Amino acid sequence: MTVTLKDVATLAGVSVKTVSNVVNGYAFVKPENRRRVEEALAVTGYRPNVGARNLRRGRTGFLALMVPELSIPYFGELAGLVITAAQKRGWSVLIEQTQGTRSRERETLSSLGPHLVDGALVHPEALEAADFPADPGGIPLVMLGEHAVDVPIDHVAIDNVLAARTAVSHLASLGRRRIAAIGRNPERGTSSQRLAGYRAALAEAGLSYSDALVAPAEKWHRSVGSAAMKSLLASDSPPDAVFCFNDLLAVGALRAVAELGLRVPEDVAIVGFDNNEESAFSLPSLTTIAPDKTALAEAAVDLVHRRITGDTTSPPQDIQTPFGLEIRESTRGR
Amino acid sequence: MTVTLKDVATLAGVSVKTVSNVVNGYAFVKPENRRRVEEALAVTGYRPNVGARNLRRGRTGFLALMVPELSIPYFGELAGLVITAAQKRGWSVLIEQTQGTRSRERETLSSLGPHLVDGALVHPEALEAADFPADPGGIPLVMLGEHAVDVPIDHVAIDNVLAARTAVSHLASLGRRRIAAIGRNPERGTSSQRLAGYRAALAEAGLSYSDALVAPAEKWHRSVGSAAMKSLLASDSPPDAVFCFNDLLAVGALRAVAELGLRVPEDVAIVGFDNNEESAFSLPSLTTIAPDKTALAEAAVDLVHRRITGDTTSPPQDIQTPFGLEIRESTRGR
DNA sequence: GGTACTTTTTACATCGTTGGAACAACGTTG
DNA sequence: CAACGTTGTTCCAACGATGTAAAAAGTACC
Repeated sequence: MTVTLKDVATLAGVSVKTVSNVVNGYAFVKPENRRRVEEALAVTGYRPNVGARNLRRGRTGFLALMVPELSIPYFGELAGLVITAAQKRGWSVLIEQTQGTRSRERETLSSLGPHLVDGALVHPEALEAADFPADPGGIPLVMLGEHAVDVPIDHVAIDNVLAARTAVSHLASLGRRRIAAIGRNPERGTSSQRLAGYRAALAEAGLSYSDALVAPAEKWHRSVGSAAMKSLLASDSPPDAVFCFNDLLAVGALRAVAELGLRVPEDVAIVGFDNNEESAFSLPSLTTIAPDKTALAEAAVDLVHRRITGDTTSPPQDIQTPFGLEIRESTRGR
Repeated sequence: MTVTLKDVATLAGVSVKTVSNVVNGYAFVKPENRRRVEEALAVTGYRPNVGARNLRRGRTGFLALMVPELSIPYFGELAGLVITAAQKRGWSVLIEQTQGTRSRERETLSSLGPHLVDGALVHPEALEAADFPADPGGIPLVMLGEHAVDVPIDHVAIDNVLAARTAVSHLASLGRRRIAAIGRNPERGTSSQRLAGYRAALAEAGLSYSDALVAPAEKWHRSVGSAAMKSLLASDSPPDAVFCFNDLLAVGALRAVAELGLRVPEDVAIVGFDNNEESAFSLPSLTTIAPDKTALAEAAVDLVHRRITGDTTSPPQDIQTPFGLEIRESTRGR
């Protein structure tokens, strides 16, 4: 059924190795033989057995990508870009979902054998320093997004503190004085970074911080954003602006405001984070922090590529990719 | 560096095969030896080399999933469910993106060697009958979503014609008389099926079909939906309802209506298709056809599993998974 | 103690590929 | 024409695992 090098060799009347040499572009093959081998290759429709090749070469040709859930737009978009970037360098991408739980993350991390994949890009959500094995399965690991803790591992992300500060400063510059935040979650590194940026911006604008204006969010989903917004608006002195830690929360918040009969941005201005594709089409469209996801994916794949192809000595990199503030109707109005 | 069976065997003082037997749960191993092997396994932290094992077993442990783009919510959600379903059966999933172009789809299809993956789930967009190799790389193939043409290949999808008819009947039942459609695209099988359902529902409701009410859409993206809606509303006798062939088009349409100062559903009722998570949170929320994506993913993985594990004789299956109509504000109002 | 049987372990070949060394063929050179 | 370097090819071992078959050890019975 399946064609192997041996079959091709028999047909072409040469040794297996010669065929292998032709397949791998080895220079010194007699033109006559090369021709015959190529013909035999074409006739049989030979395809290398990737597993066997990699067994021999000690490579797998696969890259793992660990994310919480593909159904979350940010991760769907990011995964798509990672796959594209990896493909350019000859890798196929294997996706593992963790649902953002620490146990699944730890499990996934420890299951990444060097035989399964050549390297891994991981986007942890709940992982802690102790969860990182000293030697993560013997393969290069690159972390995406925020790290909760200090681990000497390659890392690519935007400057979350600065990005959050930028978002909140924007709200302050519009004259908003009661700026709330939605998304506090002590178990997520990203949350504390964005919270830090939020506080920094408040301080900068001469506004005082109040716990009452910071709504927690276990999951950063739309429904949670909606509920959080409602409870903020139900307070005695409701906010006149909200910084949501991601776009899903913001979309939920938009909806909550509308359901209560208030207007965005007149009554409440809203800023999100991630620039999901849907955010440009919500009503009103959403002002948001726009990370350069392509740059992020490229940088991460590039880094893991460098590590895999030899660079094991240089110290862990910490790469920051650019972001922008996309100003739309939810703060600017129509 | 890497621990192999041999290392474990040396440490435990038994043969390689005995270790292999323990690892694979072979019954006849002396308790004493089993204990020592297990200890050695634990000490060394042995992990099987998947590549080598599969080389020997003739399996790869991978399943391919071919989709247009992960950044499209429907495919992100679907991919997530497929990965989960595959994982239950011990497979890892490899994702290939085609951008929905015929050339990339064909290329992907032909690159799926039996060594790379055990089977593949493909969601073609533009592929035609001729593109399907008689023997698709020697591995089981299951098609997801609509086939443009008749190919004797396993297939899992919802009844698109019926679903579209359901959506449009709903609009007609609300008393709408000028029901438009957005998404015509002769190169996509899905489009013609949904169009057929649309026409069937019109006929059933005693409404006449008019080409002027059917807007084409090359890509089924939000921006296209918005543009299409605007041009429909600019006509002499604008529609009072629109059936969009997917939720992205519908979200774009929602926005267009709002930008023109009209109201949904009072002036124009809108129905989408796919039930993307975002559709429950748009303003107004979107009435849409809700395919049971979990059932779809499960059925597809199950089918490819059956094919891989022996069932090669039974004729190509054509499985229909259930769907519902999710009625929300875009047709019902607040 | 020998035979027959079962349980347990081992040696060996094998999956499809590639690296390295050995070997063969060739034209050049002294 | 012998010695030599270059080019092209083949043979063999190896990657890490498992299936097969045969060997070894153990048990039961006569």
